[in-house]
Parts: sequence; structure tokens; C-alpha cells
Amino acid sequence: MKFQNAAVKKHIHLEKKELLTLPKNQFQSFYAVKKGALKTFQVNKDGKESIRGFFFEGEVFGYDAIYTNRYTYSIAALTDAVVCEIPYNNLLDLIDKNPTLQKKILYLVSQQLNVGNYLISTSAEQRVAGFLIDLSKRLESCTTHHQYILPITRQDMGNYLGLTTETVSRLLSRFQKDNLIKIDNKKIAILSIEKLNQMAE
Amino acid sequence: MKFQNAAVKKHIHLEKKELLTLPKNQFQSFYAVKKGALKTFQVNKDGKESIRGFFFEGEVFGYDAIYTNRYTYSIAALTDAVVCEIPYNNLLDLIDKNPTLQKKILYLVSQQLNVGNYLISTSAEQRVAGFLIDLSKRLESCTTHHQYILPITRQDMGNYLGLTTETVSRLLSRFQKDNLIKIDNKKIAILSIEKLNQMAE
DNA sequence: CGGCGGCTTGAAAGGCATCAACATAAGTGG
DNA sequence: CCACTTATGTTGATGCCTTTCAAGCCGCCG
Repeated sequence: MKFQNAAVKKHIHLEKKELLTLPKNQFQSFYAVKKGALKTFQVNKDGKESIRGFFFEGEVFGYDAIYTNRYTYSIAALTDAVVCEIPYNNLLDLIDKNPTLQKKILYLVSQQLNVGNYLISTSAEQRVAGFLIDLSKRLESCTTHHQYILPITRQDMGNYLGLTTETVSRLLSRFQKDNLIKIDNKKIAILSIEKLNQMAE
Repeated sequence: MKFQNAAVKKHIHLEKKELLTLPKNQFQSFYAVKKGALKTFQVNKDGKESIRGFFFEGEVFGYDAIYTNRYTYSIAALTDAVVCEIPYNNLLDLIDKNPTLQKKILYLVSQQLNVGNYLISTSAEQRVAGFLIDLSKRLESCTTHHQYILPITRQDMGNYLGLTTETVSRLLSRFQKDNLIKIDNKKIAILSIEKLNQMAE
């Protein structure tokens, strides 16, 4: 994503658990993840976090605010992270000068429309399976032999998938017992993408 | 959405339940709904429909295929409907000539990113409440006094929300008993947007 | 009017949440 | 580096919510 370099305003370094504070009620910029991982979330009235999405190296977030014109979610770093701000107006100017960017941007936004399809699934099994496959694709840069380090706690997985920590944990244990994956705390290896895919449909 | 007129290739008339057949495996066009309602769906291995989205008058679908480069969903008309095809290349050309369209398109795509946030919710109650509110906004043109005609069967609602027909039906009955809504088959009147909102968070 | 798809409601089964106890890992300060 | 504390993960028992299965009702179309 080379377009960033020209349009980038500044780099922001975040420590694990740090919040990326956004100008209140006013959308101005996208944010591109240079390093690390982040989550966007809301806290709902019973105090639980509802996680909207995870964002990893190379991904861009904030597109949804073009429509709402304000940031509706909080953003926190899951690991130490570096993001860079891309003001929307800079980007529009840049597109003006370089029309081929047009397609690129639409491509990236379109990508976001395809994330999380598996959230529709009824059963917890399907959702967790879908999530693991999704992660293995999106963390590809950090993946070797279908093995990667989860930058996400079980609780965050649950809050994203609409499940409890316990259910997530139990399912991961069962997937391991069934030789679909191998887990050692945060280290996950996918042993059978095919079977997982089948499971998620 | 005036841009359509210049970029439109042709109008397509669909009868209720008719499928909008798309060129296989090759993304070329968006489709704008001029009249009626449609759904996009997949049939999964146990024969159940998994519904990805509903599209009503004034909405445009197909953005997700920019990324995938092929249509991953089937499309069916829920009512008699008219859609018009907007070839992607026509649209890009048009943007070239008229850069203000750029913002408009991004706005519309961004809108799609904001649809279905309530699908994350754990409980059936939250999801149905969220869905009713969503519909009342999106069907605004057809809505009078918070009352509208659902173009969607209970089964489609269920398949969209990840619930069974029965659960949907039961919840609608309960919402009525609690004076949140009034339903008469497909006719729905929302009596308390506030309480529904609270319910959905 | 009859047939059929869609809707509602009931009873029973099953899956996930809740509550709880414990295990392990990570972080902190001496 | 260790003792302590806290966060995170696992596993079990119980209960609730949603699904499943089943029956009957209603509205629509031929």
C-alpha cells in the first residue's frame, strides 16, 4: 500500500493496551496499521465489550466513519503497535492527482465488506472455525507452516464472536483433541485447513 | 443517487422469488435497487440458506465483489422489483470525469460497512430488536408513523439473524405483548423506538 | 373452495452461558 | 532472581435460552 507514504500525516506509537484516542465526534482520518494489532470495540450497558473488528499489519481501518461522519468505536492496541494517520482529505487530493488510486481504495474498502462473514453462523463451532481460518489468512505475513501467534485473548475472541471465554476455550480444546489444530496457549498451528473449512461451511 | 443515470446499462425487471443471475465468477457490475426488495444468500451444505443481506429501494449492492472479483452470493427478489446494472468500468470512467463522485461512492460503500452491527449480539432478543430498528430506518421511504410492511418472511429474518423461524416468531409475539411493537402478519408498527434501542443497546 | 406456504404456539432436547474452582502465565516490586 | 500479585486460560456442574420436532392456524393464489 504505497499510497500511504504520500498521504500520511504522522506515525503513532502505541503500547499494548493503550487506547488510540480519536478526535471526538468528527471523522477526519483513516489509520493504517504498520506494526502490531488493534481492536475496535464498544462497551455496552452491562459493562461487556462488544468487539467490532481486529486489524493487523497492512490493514486500514476507519472506512465505516465516512458514512457515520464520526468514530463510533474505541480503538485499543492488542500489542505494542505503530499506526499512521491518513487524513481523508489528503487521500482525496491524492486520488485526484493519481486516478489509479481510485480502484485501489475501493478494493481495500471492499475487502472490509468481506471480513467476518462467518459471524452469521448459528453454532459456536462454525464461528470459531471460521475465525481461525480468517486469522490464518490475514496473519499470513506472520505465519509459517500454518502456525501463528494469536495476538488476541480468548476473551477478545469471545467478545468478537458473541461467545463466552469458556466456550471459546472448550472449542479450541476440542479442535485440538480432534487433530484440527494444535494450541499451546497463544501459539496456534492449523493441522487441517480443509476440515476447518468444512466445519465453517 | 443521480450518478446512476449516466452509468446505467440497463434496467432489469424481476418477479417475486426470481433470481437475478449474475455472470459467473466474474465481477463486472453493481446493481442499484430502483423498486422492491432483494436478498443475497448462500445455500450451505445442510441445505439451509444463509442470508448475507437485504437491499431496498435506493440501495446498491455488489461492492463486496470488488475485492473478491466474483459474486459469492446468489440474489433473489423478495418482491416484484426493478434493479439497474451499473458496470464498474462505467462508474470509474464517470468518476474520472466528475471527481466529486469519488466521495459519494466511498460514502455509499462506507454505509454498507455499518449495516448489520447488531449481528454480533449474543442474544436473540438483541438481534431481533436491532434488526427492526435497522429496517425502520432503511425503509424510511415506505414508512409512515413508524409503520411499514415487511417484505421479508420470518424464515428469511431468521436466516439473516442466525435464528430459527420459531424463535423470531416468538420474539415478535413477546415484543407485541410488551407493547414495543404491533404486528399484523407482515405489517409492523414500532411503538417504542427508545425501548427497542435500549434492548439492542 | 381447496391446497399450500407462511406463521404461531407447545413440549422436549441440546447447546451455550453462568458460576465456580483451579491451573498457568505474565507482570511487579523487593 | 524470587515471592507475590494479577491476568488469562482450562475444566466441571448446573440452569437457561434457543433449537428441534410437532401440530394447528391463517392468509394467499389457483
